[in-house]
Amino acid sequence: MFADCPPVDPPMRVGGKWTAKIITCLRSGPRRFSELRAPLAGVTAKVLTESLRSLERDGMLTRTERPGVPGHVEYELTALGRSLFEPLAAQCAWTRAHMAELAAHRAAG
Amino acid sequence: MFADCPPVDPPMRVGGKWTAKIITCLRSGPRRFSELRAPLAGVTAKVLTESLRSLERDGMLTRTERPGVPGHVEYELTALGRSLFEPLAAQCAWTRAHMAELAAHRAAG
DNA sequence: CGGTATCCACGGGGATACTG
DNA sequence: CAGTATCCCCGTGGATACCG
Repeated sequence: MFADCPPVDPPMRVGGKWTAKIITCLRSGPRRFSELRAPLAGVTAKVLTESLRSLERDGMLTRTERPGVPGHVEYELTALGRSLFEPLAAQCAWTRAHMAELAAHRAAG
Repeated sequence: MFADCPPVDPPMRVGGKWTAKIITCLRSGPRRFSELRAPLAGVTAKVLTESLRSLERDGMLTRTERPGVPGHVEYELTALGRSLFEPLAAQCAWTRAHMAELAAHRAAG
Protein backbone atom coordinates (compact mmCIF):
# COMPACT_ATOMS: atom_id res chain seq x y z
CA MET A 1 0.00 0.00 0.00
CA PHE A 2 2.75 2.43 0.96
CA ALA A 3 5.68 0.68 -0.67
CA ASP A 4 6.22 3.60 -3.01
CA CYS A 5 6.54 6.04 -0.10
CA PRO A 6 9.04 4.87 2.52
CA PRO A 7 7.93 5.62 6.09
CA VAL A 8 11.07 7.47 7.25
CA ASP A 9 9.85 8.97 10.49
CA PRO A 10 9.97 12.46 9.11
CA PRO A 11 11.63 14.85 8.05
CA MET A 12 8.80 15.60 5.67
CA ARG A 13 5.17 15.60 6.58
CA VAL A 14 1.81 16.67 5.21
CA GLY A 15 -0.61 17.63 7.95
CA GLY A 16 -0.94 15.23 10.87
CA LYS A 17 0.70 11.88 11.43
CA TRP A 18 -1.79 9.92 9.34
CA THR A 19 -2.79 12.46 6.70
CA ALA A 20 -0.43 11.35 3.95
CA LYS A 21 -1.37 7.71 4.41
CA ILE A 22 -5.06 8.50 4.37
CA ILE A 23 -4.68 10.39 1.10
CA THR A 24 -2.69 7.50 -0.33
CA CYS A 25 -5.31 4.97 0.77
CA LEU A 26 -8.01 6.98 -0.98
CA ARG A 27 -5.97 7.34 -4.13
CA SER A 28 -7.68 4.56 -6.06
CA GLY A 29 -11.23 5.47 -5.09
CA PRO A 30 -13.69 5.87 -2.22
CA ARG A 31 -13.30 3.75 0.87
CA ARG A 32 -15.26 3.03 4.02
CA PHE A 33 -14.11 3.79 7.55
CA SER A 34 -13.10 0.22 8.28
CA GLU A 35 -11.37 -0.09 4.91
CA LEU A 36 -9.20 2.82 5.91
CA ARG A 37 -8.58 1.63 9.41
CA ALA A 38 -7.19 -1.78 8.45
CA PRO A 39 -4.24 -0.69 6.25
CA LEU A 40 -3.39 2.16 8.62
CA ALA A 41 -2.03 -0.24 11.20
CA GLY A 42 -2.02 1.24 14.66
CA VAL A 43 -4.44 4.10 14.28
CA THR A 44 -7.27 4.24 16.78
CA ALA A 45 -10.86 5.01 15.81
CA LYS A 46 -10.72 8.33 17.61
CA VAL A 47 -7.60 9.56 15.86
CA LEU A 48 -8.75 8.34 12.46
CA THR A 49 -12.08 10.11 12.95
CA GLU A 50 -10.33 13.33 13.95
CA SER A 51 -8.03 13.16 10.95
CA LEU A 52 -10.91 12.51 8.55
CA ARG A 53 -13.01 15.31 10.03
CA SER A 54 -10.10 17.71 9.71
CA LEU A 55 -9.56 16.76 6.08
CA GLU A 56 -13.29 17.15 5.48
CA ARG A 57 -13.28 20.66 7.00
CA ASP A 58 -10.40 21.57 4.70
CA GLY A 59 -12.30 20.31 1.67
CA MET A 60 -9.82 17.52 0.96
CA LEU A 61 -12.42 14.78 1.05
CA THR A 62 -16.14 14.16 1.37
CA ARG A 63 -17.98 12.01 3.87
CA THR A 64 -21.12 10.25 2.65
CA GLU A 65 -23.44 8.07 4.70
CA ARG A 66 -24.89 5.24 2.67
CA PRO A 67 -28.17 3.97 4.13
CA GLY A 68 -29.11 0.31 4.24
CA VAL A 69 -28.59 -2.56 6.66
CA PRO A 70 -25.91 -2.44 7.68
CA GLY A 71 -25.27 1.14 6.66
CA HIS A 72 -21.78 2.42 6.02
CA VAL A 73 -19.83 5.59 5.37
CA GLU A 74 -17.77 6.43 2.33
CA TYR A 75 -14.82 8.77 2.21
CA GLU A 76 -13.69 10.10 -1.13
CA LEU A 77 -11.07 12.60 -2.19
CA THR A 78 -12.15 15.88 -3.73
CA ALA A 79 -10.25 17.57 -6.54
CA LEU A 80 -8.48 19.61 -3.88
CA GLY A 81 -7.48 16.45 -2.06
CA ARG A 82 -6.21 14.85 -5.25
CA SER A 83 -4.14 17.96 -5.90
CA LEU A 84 -1.98 16.89 -2.97
CA PHE A 85 -0.63 13.99 -4.98
CA GLU A 86 1.93 16.21 -6.66
CA PRO A 87 3.71 17.64 -3.59
CA LEU A 88 3.28 14.26 -1.92
CA ALA A 89 5.08 12.62 -4.81
CA ALA A 90 7.88 15.18 -4.54
CA GLN A 91 8.32 14.29 -0.89
CA CYS A 92 8.31 10.57 -1.59
CA ALA A 93 10.86 11.07 -4.33
CA TRP A 94 13.10 13.04 -1.99
CA THR A 95 12.83 10.42 0.70
CA ARG A 96 13.57 7.56 -1.67
CA ALA A 97 16.57 9.40 -3.06
CA HIS A 98 18.10 10.52 0.24
CA MET A 99 16.92 8.23 3.02
CA ALA A 100 20.12 6.21 3.01
CA GLU A 101 22.26 9.31 3.33
CA LEU A 102 20.00 10.63 6.06
CA ALA A 103 20.15 7.38 8.00
CA ALA A 104 23.94 7.35 7.71
CA HIS A 105 24.17 10.84 9.22
CA ARG A 106 21.84 9.96 12.06
CA ALA A 107 23.72 6.78 12.83
CA ALA A 108 27.07 8.60 12.81
CA GLY A 109 25.98 11.66 14.72
CA MET B 1 12.32 36.78 2.68
CA PHE B 2 9.45 34.29 2.63
CA ALA B 3 7.17 36.11 0.20
CA ASP B 4 7.47 33.26 -2.27
CA CYS B 5 6.24 30.73 0.28
CA PRO B 6 3.03 31.82 1.98
CA PRO B 7 2.87 30.92 5.67
CA VAL B 8 -0.46 29.04 5.67
CA ASP B 9 -0.39 27.47 9.10
CA PRO B 10 0.12 24.13 7.51
CA PRO B 11 -1.12 21.63 5.98
CA MET B 12 2.35 20.99 4.67
CA ARG B 13 5.45 20.95 6.75
CA VAL B 14 9.09 19.92 6.52
CA GLY B 15 10.48 18.86 9.88
CA GLY B 16 9.83 21.17 12.81
CA LYS B 17 8.06 24.47 12.94
CA TRP B 18 11.07 26.52 11.82
CA THR B 19 12.88 24.07 9.56
CA ALA B 20 11.53 25.28 6.24
CA LYS B 21 12.25 28.90 7.10
CA ILE B 22 15.77 28.11 8.23
CA ILE B 23 16.47 26.33 4.95
CA THR B 24 15.04 29.26 3.04
CA CYS B 25 17.13 31.75 5.00
CA LEU B 26 20.28 29.80 4.17
CA ARG B 27 19.39 29.53 0.52
CA SER B 28 21.62 32.37 -0.66
CA GLY B 29 24.66 31.41 1.37
CA PRO B 30 26.05 30.92 4.89
CA ARG B 31 24.64 32.95 7.76
CA ARG B 32 25.48 33.58 11.39
CA PHE B 33 23.26 32.69 14.33
CA SER B 34 22.05 36.24 14.80
CA GLU B 35 21.50 36.68 11.08
CA LEU B 36 19.14 33.73 11.21
CA ARG B 37 17.41 34.80 14.37
CA ALA B 38 16.37 38.22 13.10
CA PRO B 39 14.31 37.24 10.03
CA LEU B 40 12.75 34.30 11.89
CA ALA B 41 10.60 36.63 13.94
CA GLY B 42 9.47 35.04 17.18
CA VAL B 43 11.92 32.18 17.53
CA THR B 44 13.78 31.96 20.80
CA ALA B 45 17.51 31.22 21.03
CA LYS B 46 16.82 27.85 22.59
CA VAL B 47 14.45 26.67 19.90
CA LEU B 48 16.62 27.99 17.08
CA THR B 49 19.62 26.21 18.57
CA GLU B 50 17.68 22.98 18.85
CA SER B 51 16.47 23.23 15.27
CA LEU B 52 19.95 23.94 13.95
CA ARG B 53 21.51 21.07 15.96
CA SER B 54 18.86 18.74 14.62
CA LEU B 55 19.52 19.78 11.04
CA GLU B 56 23.24 19.40 11.67
CA ARG B 57 22.77 15.85 12.99
CA ASP B 58 20.80 15.02 9.87
CA GLY B 59 23.58 16.37 7.66
CA MET B 60 21.43 19.17 6.27
CA LEU B 61 23.84 21.93 7.29
CA THR B 62 27.26 22.51 8.80
CA ARG B 63 28.18 24.57 11.84
CA THR B 64 31.53 26.37 11.76
CA GLU B 65 33.05 28.48 14.51
CA ARG B 66 35.09 31.34 13.13
CA PRO B 67 37.71 32.56 15.62
CA GLY B 68 38.55 36.23 16.11
CA VAL B 69 37.27 39.03 18.33
CA PRO B 70 34.39 38.89 18.41
CA GLY B 71 34.14 35.35 17.13
CA HIS B 72 31.03 34.09 15.41
CA VAL B 73 29.42 30.95 14.05
CA GLU B 74 28.46 30.21 10.49
CA TYR B 75 25.70 27.89 9.35
CA GLU B 76 25.74 26.66 5.78
CA LEU B 77 23.60 24.19 3.85
CA THR B 78 25.16 20.96 2.64
CA ALA B 79 24.30 19.38 -0.69
CA LEU B 80 21.75 17.27 1.18
CA GLY B 81 20.21 20.38 2.68
CA ARG B 82 20.02 22.07 -0.69
CA SER B 83 18.32 18.99 -2.09
CA LEU B 84 15.31 19.97 0.01
CA PHE B 85 14.68 22.95 -2.25
CA GLU B 86 12.83 20.79 -4.73
CA PRO B 87 10.15 19.27 -2.47
CA LEU B 88 9.98 22.59 -0.64
CA ALA B 89 9.22 24.34 -3.91
CA ALA B 90 6.51 21.77 -4.65
CA GLN B 91 4.89 22.56 -1.34
CA CYS B 92 5.10 26.30 -1.86
CA ALA B 93 3.60 25.90 -5.31
CA TRP B 94 0.72 23.87 -3.91
CA THR B 95 0.09 26.40 -1.18
CA ARG B 96 0.16 29.32 -3.58
CA ALA B 97 -2.23 27.56 -5.94
CA HIS B 98 -4.75 26.36 -3.35
CA MET B 99 -4.56 28.53 -0.27
CA ALA B 100 -7.60 30.58 -1.26
CA GLU B 101 -9.71 27.47 -1.77
CA LEU B 102 -8.46 26.05 1.51
CA ALA B 103 -9.26 29.24 3.40
CA ALA B 104 -12.75 29.30 1.89
CA HIS B 105 -13.44 25.75 3.11
CA ARG B 106 -12.17 26.55 6.58
CA ALA B 107 -14.24 29.71 6.81
CA ALA B 108 -17.38 27.90 5.64
CA GLY B 109 -16.88 24.74 7.70
C1' DC C 1 27.93 36.85 20.38
C1' DG C 2 26.02 32.49 20.78
C1' DG C 3 24.47 30.05 23.32
C1' DT C 4 22.62 26.95 28.43
C1' DA C 5 19.61 26.04 32.16
C1' DT C 6 14.96 25.74 33.96
C1' DC C 7 10.45 25.61 33.98
C1' DC C 8 6.05 25.35 31.91
C1' DA C 9 1.85 25.32 28.71
C1' DC C 10 -0.36 23.22 25.06
C1' DG C 11 -1.98 20.02 21.74
C1' DG C 12 -1.46 15.76 19.14
C1' DG C 13 -1.79 11.34 19.67
C1' DG C 14 -2.97 7.04 22.11
C1' DA C 15 -5.53 3.48 25.52
C1' DT C 16 -9.69 1.94 27.01
C1' DA C 17 -14.46 1.55 27.47
C1' DC C 18 -18.87 2.41 25.79
C1' DT C 19 -22.94 3.47 22.16
C1' DG C 20 -26.72 4.39 18.38
C1' DC D 1 -20.30 -0.40 11.55
C1' DA D 2 -18.74 3.86 12.75
C1' DG D 3 -18.10 6.19 15.75
C1' DT D 4 -18.08 8.97 21.30
C1' DA D 5 -16.49 9.72 25.82
C1' DT D 6 -12.67 9.94 29.07
C1' DC D 7 -8.38 10.03 30.63
C1' DC D 8 -3.56 10.51 30.10
C1' DC D 9 1.28 10.77 28.25
C1' DC D 10 4.81 13.16 26.20
C1' DG D 11 7.22 15.96 22.91
C1' DT D 12 7.47 20.54 20.79
C1' DG D 13 7.93 24.86 21.53
C1' DG D 14 8.01 29.14 24.30
C1' DA D 15 9.38 32.41 28.59
C1' DT D 16 12.82 33.82 31.38
C1' DA D 17 17.19 34.06 33.36
C1' DC D 18 21.93 33.38 33.21
C1' DC D 19 26.88 32.23 31.17
C1' DG D 20 31.81 31.85 28.77
